Amino acid sequence: MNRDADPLFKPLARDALSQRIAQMLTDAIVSGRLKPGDRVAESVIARDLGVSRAPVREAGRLLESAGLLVSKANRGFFVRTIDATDLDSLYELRLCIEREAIARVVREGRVAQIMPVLLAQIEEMITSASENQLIYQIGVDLQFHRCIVEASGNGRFLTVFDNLASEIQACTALIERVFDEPGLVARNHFLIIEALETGNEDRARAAMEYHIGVARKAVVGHFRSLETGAAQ
Amino acid sequence: MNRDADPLFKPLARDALSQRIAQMLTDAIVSGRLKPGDRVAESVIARDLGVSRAPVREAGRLLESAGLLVSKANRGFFVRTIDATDLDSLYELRLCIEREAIARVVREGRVAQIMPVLLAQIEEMITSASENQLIYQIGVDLQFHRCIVEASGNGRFLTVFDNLASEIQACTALIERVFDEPGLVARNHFLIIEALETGNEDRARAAMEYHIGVARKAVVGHFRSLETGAAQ
DNA sequence: TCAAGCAAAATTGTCGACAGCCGACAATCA
DNA sequence: TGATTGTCGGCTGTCGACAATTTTGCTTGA
Repeated sequence: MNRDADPLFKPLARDALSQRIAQMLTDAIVSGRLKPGDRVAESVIARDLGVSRAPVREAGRLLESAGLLVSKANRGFFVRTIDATDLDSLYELRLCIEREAIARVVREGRVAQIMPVLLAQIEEMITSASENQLIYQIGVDLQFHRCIVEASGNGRFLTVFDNLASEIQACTALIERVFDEPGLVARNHFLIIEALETGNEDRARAAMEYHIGVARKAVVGHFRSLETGAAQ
Repeated sequence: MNRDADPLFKPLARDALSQRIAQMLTDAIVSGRLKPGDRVAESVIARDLGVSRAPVREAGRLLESAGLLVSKANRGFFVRTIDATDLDSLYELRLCIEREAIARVVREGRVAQIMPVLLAQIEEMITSASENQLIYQIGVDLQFHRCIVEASGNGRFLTVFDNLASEIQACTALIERVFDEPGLVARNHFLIIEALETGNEDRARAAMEYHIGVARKAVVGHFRSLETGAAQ
């Protein structure tokens, strides 16, 4: 009779333990409490949390495949270090994905569908920028881009993007202040909105390329200066 | 040949367990001995191999992040099923990566450096095609493309490609014979060689786009016909 | 003082065990 | 007969334990 037309109860999340541990570690990394190169000993984490090492290990593997951790044989996990060159490669990959994604969004006529969400997120970015919540602002920024990638309809794009995003968030969280003028990032997103409104695939591509290019130059440049500055 | 030059005494005896199990499972999947949807119970594998479940579990997680397996909560691992739409997304992602990769190879003047290897691999493809070793031929094909991606100098491209490649290999291994004329694939690669020789970035991009497009149409088309044919 | 060597501590890789969860089948009821 | 409920076997999630390896810190000798 009345099938699951409206799921009264959502399936509750199981496997919560390793998932929750992974989320915890992710938060610690993207917020900068765990810094690149830091050791993440599964036995220590397990002791602290009062659980066995197995779920911690699972969480570590999860974050390893997400690119936040690396593991060395018999040495355990370490927060992934990333240099400017690698970061540049990351942004180049991101560009490839997002450029095609936004083109697909336009091509398949999904612009109107996501526009309200995009505008709301820009609003959120402006608010959090004025309140100086940099890490949160970066999160919203990435959510904005994720929306576009998701709407592209290519699930593989989304998978790669999600992996990218966590790494980029972790890196940018290390930077105190990239953009001197608060709210600049938020307003830069309007260029993408405008391009989307034209409904022109190539313009959308170009807008995304420009947009990501700006961030790429800023973030990678900052990292490169950090490296040469801290070079011993 | 005598391979004594290689480290006969394995420096990688540790943690090799989960690695070796992962390799074993990978082989089983890409060779088609394990088919999409098949259950991969860690306890069964562990019993068969005479090891505990822990390393099997690790291997499963590894292959999960590589996209060859999926895991369901409390049910364990299953060989990933893939439909034509998803496969098409996969090829679109592959296109994005390889198009930029080959452009970078040209731009950074690495053509001469990899040309001998590429030619040798085409030779190998022709040989194995005539001997009807389809699975091996697909492997060499992917190696050819991997060379280009590796030479691009963008490590992130390579990571994504490696994940892609195992999935594509697993899918194509399911197809008895995509290309009716043996050796056609091999000769198609000469188009890429020619484009590389011109040293023109855009021509290289176009060649790769065409090349992947051909495979994409053939493989995805084949899958789609399988689906509609086997629709229940 | 410092380097080398060695032993203790810490940490990972692997194992077997146990409880809870899932799907399948049998039993019950309308 | 058809649908719901109880039961069972198998499997996963998690745990504590042990062996192998790495790291640490101390001792020793020059």
